[in-house]
Order: sequence, then C-alpha cells, then structure tokens
Amino acid sequence: MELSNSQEEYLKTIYILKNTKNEIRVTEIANKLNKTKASVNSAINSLKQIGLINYEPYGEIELTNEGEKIAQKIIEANDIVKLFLKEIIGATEINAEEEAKAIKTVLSDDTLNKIAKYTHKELGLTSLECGYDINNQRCITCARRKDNK
Amino acid sequence: MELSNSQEEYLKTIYILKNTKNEIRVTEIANKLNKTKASVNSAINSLKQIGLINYEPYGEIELTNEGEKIAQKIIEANDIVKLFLKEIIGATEINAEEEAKAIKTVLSDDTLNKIAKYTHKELGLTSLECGYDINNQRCITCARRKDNK
DNA sequence: ATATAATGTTAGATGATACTAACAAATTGG
DNA sequence: CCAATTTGTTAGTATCATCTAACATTATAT
Repeated sequence: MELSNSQEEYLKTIYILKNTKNEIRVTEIANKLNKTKASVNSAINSLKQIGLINYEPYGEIELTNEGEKIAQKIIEANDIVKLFLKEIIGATEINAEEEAKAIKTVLSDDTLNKIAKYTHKELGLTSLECGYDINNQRCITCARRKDNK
Repeated sequence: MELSNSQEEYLKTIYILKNTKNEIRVTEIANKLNKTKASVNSAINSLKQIGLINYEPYGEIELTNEGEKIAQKIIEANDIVKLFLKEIIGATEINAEEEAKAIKTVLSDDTLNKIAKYTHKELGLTSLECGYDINNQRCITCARRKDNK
C-alpha cells in the first residue's frame, strides 16, 4: 500500500505530536502543517479508511499499530537524510529539514541504508547501529527518537 | 514561476529527445514517460501557456530559450544527484536514476551546489568546474551534456 | 490518390489534495 | 449553567495530473 507524500507528512506529524502531547487535535495538526482544519479532517479520514489511525468524530486521533510502525519508518528515514544533509553535505538546518522531508519519500530502502552507512562511516562511528539496518536497531546519532521513546 | 514535478519531467524529456531526434512527437514523449498521448497533449499545452515551449496543433514541439535554460538546469541537477548517488553512496544504477529524478526537484540551489562540490572533492577532482557552480561552468564528470552539445 | 495506419486532439471523468464558508459540537469562564 | 470561544465537520469549489473513448488530422504504401 503506497502512501502519498501528503499522507506520510500527516502520519509523521501525528506520531511526533503524540510524543509531546497526550491528546492530538485536528487544530494542532493543522497548525503544524499549515493546512486548514478541513483539509486535516479529510486527511485523517482517509488515513482511518486505510487502517492507519483510529478516529471517531470529535474524538481522539490515535495511530494503529500499523500506522505507528509506518510513522516510525518515515521519521527514521527523515532523520537519517537530514543528518546526512547537515553533517556530511553541510546543508543549512532549514534546507536540511525541508529537503529531508521531501527526499525521504522517494528513496529506496537500499539507498537509504547506504546513506545511513555512509553517514556512520564518515562520522567515525565504528559499529553500525542505525535504525535503517535490516535488524531495525537504533542509531546512536540519527535517531532522535531514542531519547523520546 | 514554480514548475511542478510533472512539468519538469516533460521539459527534461523534450530536451533529451531534442538531442536525439530532429522532430519531437507527442507519441515519443508519451512512450518515454509512460503516459497517454492525451496527457502529453495537455501537458505541452500548459508548458506552451507559460512560454516554455512553442507548439501549434499537429506541429513541432520546440523549447523556447527560456524553456531550454530551465531544461538544462533540470538535467544538470539530475546528473549531479545521480552521479553522487552512484559514485559516493553506491546506489544501484536503477535506483540512482529513479531517485535522482525525484530528488532533484526538491533540492535548493545551495544544497545542490554543496552536493556537487562534495562529489568533486570525493572523486579527487582538484578544480571545481561543475555546472552548478555560480558561474555555470560545465562539470567534467557530471555533465553528460558536455558531450552532446 | 486513396484506404489504412499512425499520430494528435477533444471531451468528459476520476482521484487526490487543498481551499472557503457555513454550520455543529464541545469546552470554558464567569 | 449558559454564553462565548474554541474546536471539528460538512458542503461545495478549484486545481492538477491523469485516464478512456471518440474523433480529427496527417503520413504512408501500394
């Protein structure tokens, strides 16, 4: 099941908000993504349809297990690409943020893995523990998530 | 004037076909991009509207000067990203091709430039002559265009 | 030179994403 | 506890990129 860029952004945002607030609101998502509440409403209903979030009108927004797994993958991809752009390429914080967001969607697992490995090597890390490794271990440098969860 | 990803792909394809054939046909573009002729027709009309190609019904498809300049930029961006993915990251040919296509669109000039410089440095090239440099010189490794034009 | 094949166009539909405007529900502060 | 505010939903519209099907034009081959 292929997610659109837009859907991935919503999933990612929901996941991140979940680690900050206990209740996730339509309005918050709208603010974070600079969309209208109407758009968010429509987006979460489509994500509900495909089983990635649980939601009832006026209720709480919650990721399903499947949704959470996907969100984690998205965020990890985002993190590794951003780290790479900043630390290896020397992109500015703002550019790295924006570009990682867009790029992560289109990279194959294979290339993402190679970028992760390359980043680790260049940063002088001897043991590879990146989230993008097949065994899904956490990366000591790129997974901010480690601290949050 | 912001071009969509789709529009950039059309421009790029037209430019590349131009260096191969003397007449560019709707059908060729459709085959190359795996779109229907109807879609291509609609796309070239939109590109005509914004002054990037010249076209009359049943006539020849030609890039305007503006269109050609933009197409060159797109192709150079494509080339540098692909070279980078293949030579530095070690992505497969097929992945690099696909990913470069998608990535080039979302990179800022600044980051693209940095990727070009990084690639040059890593490949051991002493003088930076990449098309993405401010002075718009040609790159001895990444600009396939050099040979074609 | 004309029938057939190839090529190009148009009309109309679809699906995705977003918007505005109007409305409905829930929360909150006196 | 209820008026006002905040929050969420719905309906309707727009744009973009694509498609199919039908039609129109151009090229070709005998």
